[in-house]
Amino acid sequence: MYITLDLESEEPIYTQLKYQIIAGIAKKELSPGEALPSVRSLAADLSINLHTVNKAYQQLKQEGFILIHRQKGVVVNPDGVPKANEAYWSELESKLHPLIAEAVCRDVQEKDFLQLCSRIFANFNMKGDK
Amino acid sequence: MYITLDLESEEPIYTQLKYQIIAGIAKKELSPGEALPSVRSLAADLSINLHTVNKAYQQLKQEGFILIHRQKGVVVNPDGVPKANEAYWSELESKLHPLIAEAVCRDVQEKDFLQLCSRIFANFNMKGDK
DNA sequence: ATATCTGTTATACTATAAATATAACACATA
DNA sequence: TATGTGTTATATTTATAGTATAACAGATAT
Repeated sequence: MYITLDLESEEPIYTQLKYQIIAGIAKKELSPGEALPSVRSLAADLSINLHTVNKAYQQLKQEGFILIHRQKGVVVNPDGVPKANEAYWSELESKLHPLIAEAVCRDVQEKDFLQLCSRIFANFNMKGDK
Repeated sequence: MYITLDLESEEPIYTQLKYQIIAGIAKKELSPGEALPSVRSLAADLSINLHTVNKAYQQLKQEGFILIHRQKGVVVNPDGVPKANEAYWSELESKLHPLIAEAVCRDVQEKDFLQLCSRIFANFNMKGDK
């Protein structure tokens, strides 16, 4: 499970970190119950501050991706990530809305947009990976 | 063409404004060549600062949605919005990636994800609207 | 017992972005 | 000549991101 950060990006570091862990779970590189590095060791590995890692972990916990035991450490949620609910779908829609508005303006065909989505889905679902 | 802002949102005002104009173009509520309000009048209408409107306009100009004539004013790009190019597709993919990663984690089926996209597309393409 | 490792909490500081408030400028036009 | 364009320039306030230290409580291995 490699993590790469772009310190030049406008995307906050803790957000990049959050997403990469989510992507790791999606790709099954991280399994339910699997331990994640401590805030200190991960911060040291990435040469960033402990609090930046902690912020990412706190939000991942808040959203149900991980569990944090005060003394044991951090693990991927053993019960799996909570299934999509109404609030999730509503949020997803509001995130897709601007993307699709711009696509329509740029004359992107629905078919091509959906194809791109399918390709990204396929990328996450291929199980025979490294 | 109504514009509504949520001043409580974490989404910056200029970003909300940008998107609503893009959505207006996508829905054909704004036509190529159509004039947009001046920075001062729109700012006054929305009870926000002139510079906030200007920031949104500058970015919309940068991305090809509108043209700004120094003394005439602001108009929707008469030649239409520039078509999708390689850079656009690459950016779109990087915006979809995190959304689909989370969807996969939450056990969202590809079919359901694509259906939501289709529904949003349909919303922009219905021409008989108000 | 003692040292070490967890996450957690608390301050303090710097840097940057968002938003506002004024003011002035150059240019066109009524 | 006055007014309306966008533009530029400062300055200020507020919030967020990120870093730097330090300390605490609880578990664990030595």
